[in-house]
Amino acid sequence: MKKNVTAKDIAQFCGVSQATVSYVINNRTDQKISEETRQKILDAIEELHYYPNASARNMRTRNCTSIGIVCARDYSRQAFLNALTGISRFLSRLDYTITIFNEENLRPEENSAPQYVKSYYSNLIDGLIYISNHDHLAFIRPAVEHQIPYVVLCMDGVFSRHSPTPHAFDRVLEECAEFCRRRGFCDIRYFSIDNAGLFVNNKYPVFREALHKIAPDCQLRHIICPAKNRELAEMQLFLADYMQNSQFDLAISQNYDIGLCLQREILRKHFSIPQPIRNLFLNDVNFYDMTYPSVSGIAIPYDEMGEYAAELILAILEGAEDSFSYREFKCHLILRESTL
Amino acid sequence: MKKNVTAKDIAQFCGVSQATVSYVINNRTDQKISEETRQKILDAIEELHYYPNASARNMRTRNCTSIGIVCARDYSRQAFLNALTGISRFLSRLDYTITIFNEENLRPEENSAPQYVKSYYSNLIDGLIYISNHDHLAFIRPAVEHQIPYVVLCMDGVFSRHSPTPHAFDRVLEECAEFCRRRGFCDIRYFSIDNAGLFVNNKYPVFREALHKIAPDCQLRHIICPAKNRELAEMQLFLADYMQNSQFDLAISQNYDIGLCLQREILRKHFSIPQPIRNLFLNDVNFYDMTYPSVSGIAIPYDEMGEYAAELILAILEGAEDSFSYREFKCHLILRESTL
DNA sequence: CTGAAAGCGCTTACAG
DNA sequence: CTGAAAGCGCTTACAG
Repeated sequence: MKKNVTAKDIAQFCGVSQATVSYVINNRTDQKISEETRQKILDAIEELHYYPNASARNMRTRNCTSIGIVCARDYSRQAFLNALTGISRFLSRLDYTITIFNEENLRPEENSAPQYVKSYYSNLIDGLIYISNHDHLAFIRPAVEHQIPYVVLCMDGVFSRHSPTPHAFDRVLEECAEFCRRRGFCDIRYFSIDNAGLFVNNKYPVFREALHKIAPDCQLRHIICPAKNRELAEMQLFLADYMQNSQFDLAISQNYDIGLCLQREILRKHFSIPQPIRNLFLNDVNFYDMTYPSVSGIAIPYDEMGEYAAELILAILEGAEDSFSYREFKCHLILRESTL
Repeated sequence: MKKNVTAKDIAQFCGVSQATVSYVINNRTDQKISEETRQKILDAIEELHYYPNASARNMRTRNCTSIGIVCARDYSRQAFLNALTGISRFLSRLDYTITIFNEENLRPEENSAPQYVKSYYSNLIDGLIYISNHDHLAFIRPAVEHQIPYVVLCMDGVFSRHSPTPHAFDRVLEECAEFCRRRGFCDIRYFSIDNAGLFVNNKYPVFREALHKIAPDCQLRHIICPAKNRELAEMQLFLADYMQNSQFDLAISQNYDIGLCLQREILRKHFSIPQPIRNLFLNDVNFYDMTYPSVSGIAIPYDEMGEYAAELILAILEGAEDSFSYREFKCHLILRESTL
């Protein structure tokens, strides 16, 4: 059993009231406490190893001091971890706790609300950070319906219900289109995964538009690779078959798994740098610069986005979003050996 | 402001006492409640959207219904995520919450206890799951000192204070040694990262012993690659230099970053499959089978380990470890193109 | 079977 | 400047 030193103990020990102890703990400037009393209480806290009971405090203040994180099922684990790092850095400074919700645990048979809705009503979390992938609206619907404060983090940046829509990734797609123009890539194939009808993270329409504007002579084709549950074997089979008789300038994909499968087929046919078919991953993955050939990709500041998302959700919770200054993020195209 | 339906509201609505509501909510079998009353209460809960306040309950029962996860700084992100998946699957079924502690947030200047210790005393977490790397003892010291219930998850499996020490990874290292013997690899180099004095996840001694026993004729050398903060450039420089004039049979490494850098140097010199120098990563990483050449490695059941770790910590918290049946895990050597 | 009441450990008006 | 007291929303002996 844990020992249980309470504020009452501290008060008795110091010969003051519990209220005074509470004021000191919370650094209340609206209450005047003599420096002597303050120090005495602080010393007692130290000496008796007093830690305020969070449940009691939360109950009284009707806070939870915890933010929920819910990550889209198909989101890149990389993105999740990087965002988590930033979120955690910000929140732990303020003694906020992070509660992880695993969407995989959703039992779809039951058409019930996700677990985090229940957690919100049970006063376990004050608000949500969604790490979202493509269909943001469908993803955040439970929060909207139940009026749960939320913030969304995605490849384009971070947004709330009132903030402007971010476009960091859309911007970098223009940079990619410009790159194609400059390099004279005329025949481009864009590979997407069709996970049983779900097009994970599909930026094809945005890219097509950018390319059409910036390099109108470029030919672009959308190749859809079936891969139920992201099954590697299925992807490999499809790509091996497709690549057998295909020749083009540049392969583009959005996920490291299909990107690596493509890379495999390209190199297997004829290993060389520059590659016979160039390859560009539209994502940020940690091993891009370590493989051989190293792979061109996008740098996405997920870590900073996470920190900012945490800051924003807290502002919303404090009702201070009005005076919050929104921030845009920047993604960068990073060229490596796969597009030499 | 959130709406606040309380047990009292339900009681009034149904014309029963709060106690009865509480009994129904908690499925107390030691209290006899008429089926009629029970149903009436359940309906009211549904209708009024009542969710019990977790803080109030936790305060009363002196529980937290939350488990803290603390992950070693240098641990593979892969391992962390896979373990997290399993942990989350188990805990969310029991309405336990997961609280993530980020060791990076530790400010080492302050020689104070880690944040999770404070969280434990503040009744935010009931216990800890450590995801540990190499020096388990140093890592878990705060839990031992402060008598916080804990469980450790590592490459070898899962263990508690009272459980036997697991050896899943040690076992698979013997499998690797046996593989070396069978293939007649006589000149093996084992590459470790020296991160400013910290040897991340170093299994060299165990492997050496296994090799000595199983393939005594094999020559093994330990190559230590300096890489402060896992700086890629530093690693690359060292390896490029080292590999220039080196010839041997098999490269072994434990981390995907140094493993890929090695792979790079090997292939850069002469790309071929079979590789002029074989390469084996002693770890489990998601893209092993997607690169070209695909990379031989170890399958580690982190997901299952996580589920089991969650089960074990709950047993410990309930004081039921005595009757808990400990489980061993198995790792597997997976051979791919890099060792053809 | 059910209800009145105490108490978990805080914070916060309010009175002095 | 400080203290007595109410109350946050539960659970749990205890009495009936």
